[in-house]
Amino acid sequence: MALIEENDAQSALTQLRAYMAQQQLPVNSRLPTERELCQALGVTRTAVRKALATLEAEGQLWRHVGKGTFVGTRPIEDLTDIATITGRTNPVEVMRTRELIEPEIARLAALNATGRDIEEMRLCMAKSRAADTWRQYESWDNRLHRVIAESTQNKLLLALFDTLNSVRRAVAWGRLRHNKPRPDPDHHSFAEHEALVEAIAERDMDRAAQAMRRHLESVERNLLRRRTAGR
Amino acid sequence: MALIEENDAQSALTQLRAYMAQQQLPVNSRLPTERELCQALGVTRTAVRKALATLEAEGQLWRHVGKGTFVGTRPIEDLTDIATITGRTNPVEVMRTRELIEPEIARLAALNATGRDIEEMRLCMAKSRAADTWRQYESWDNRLHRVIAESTQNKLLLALFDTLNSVRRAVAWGRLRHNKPRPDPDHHSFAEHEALVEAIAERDMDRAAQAMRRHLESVERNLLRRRTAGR
DNA sequence: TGAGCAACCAATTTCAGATTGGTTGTTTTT
DNA sequence: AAAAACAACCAATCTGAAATTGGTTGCTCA
Repeated sequence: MALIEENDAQSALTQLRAYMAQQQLPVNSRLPTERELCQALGVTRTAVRKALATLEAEGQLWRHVGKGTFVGTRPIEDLTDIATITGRTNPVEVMRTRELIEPEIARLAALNATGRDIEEMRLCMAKSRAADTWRQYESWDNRLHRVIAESTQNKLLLALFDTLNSVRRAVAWGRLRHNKPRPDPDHHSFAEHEALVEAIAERDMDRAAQAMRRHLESVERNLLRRRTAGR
Repeated sequence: MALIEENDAQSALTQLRAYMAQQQLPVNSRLPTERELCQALGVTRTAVRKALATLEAEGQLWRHVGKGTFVGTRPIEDLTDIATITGRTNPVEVMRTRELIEPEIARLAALNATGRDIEEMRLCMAKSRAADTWRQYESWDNRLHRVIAESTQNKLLLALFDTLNSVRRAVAWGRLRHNKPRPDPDHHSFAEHEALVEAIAERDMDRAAQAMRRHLESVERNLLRRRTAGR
């Protein structure tokens, strides 16, 4: 009598459908555990799992080891807070991502930067040249890069830049030693910053992007050299 | 003999300064606990705390209950959460930012995507073509874009993409009506997706970036048309 | 062959206890 | 009387073991 008799898996599936339909279960609410469902429905765990698998394939629920079974669609993994990101990335990814995004920011900055923005970029350059310590230099360097991001006039892009920057600060490069107490007057960054800001001031988008790319590549080489050379 | 004798707090401060200077302590590294410093420096905890308070005021370290004392400046508060960003941006910025970042993601994907990644992209395309409703189509479209971001193998970049995506979903475009119940078989996105994934599969970075750019521009035109035409 | 079953696995949660910077009140020292 | 020393306590946080949960494997039985 195949028409009447159902196997346990079918039975469990039917009961579960009824359960989810009748109860008006809120989205994201947790279902009983598989082991509890076994007893409640009076079927084996294998049957319950088969039924749950069907419902999951239909997108009615999602499951996760250690968490449980939940109504609705699986939430997208939220990797968007700084701490989480920091825990999953590494310095190389940070550098690659900067090289990917900041040139495009520079390109847009060349299009949108105001005269005042460009003035502030030049101020940052002057201050970084006059820095007495590496810490001061880095502070003005950071500020310059942020002003460029601000000058895109795009708040969302700026927010992404800030996220990237926070991650960069949080990811430990370890202790990078400087062999001099302060940047040399001919430190590579000075000329590169100069070329970058000049390109932005002249509204040359391609050149601005390229200048930023070269600058970041130069920064990266410097970091690697300092690490591999043991100082 | 005030010139020679120092009180304990001064002594502790001096010793701590020397400790931090000599050891080349990496930024974000943790100092011994206050109670340990008491013993190490042979002074009372009150003195240690007074010295630490001075150093903290100077910005050389920061402290937090239950965590400890750390070298460097206190990590900045995370203003990069979705809600904050959403409140400060608008749909145009979202679109501009997508056009800025996603082509570069596609470019990197062409370099790093695995065979399995590309298989999944093609699955997304097939599913989106077979979609019965706009909601299903959009779900598979989203999935496709995310798989491309995943295929860069860069967790940080993926996180930025997710942030951008969350903001996009949160920023209201208003109710966009579709004049048909489901995407046409010749909906513009299908061919564009095809070209994009094809470029990635062929490892053609420039073409992948360009395909993504064209696709997003096409999407934008479509959105604008639907809005200005009142449907 | 397929379902039932038990044991096991790995991811996650949970919870108690330890740790840590911060605070308060009393005692000791100067 | 003022300041430092000291102890006890607090709340936030970390730590680690135990329990929980979905997923997997291998064996048994019909």
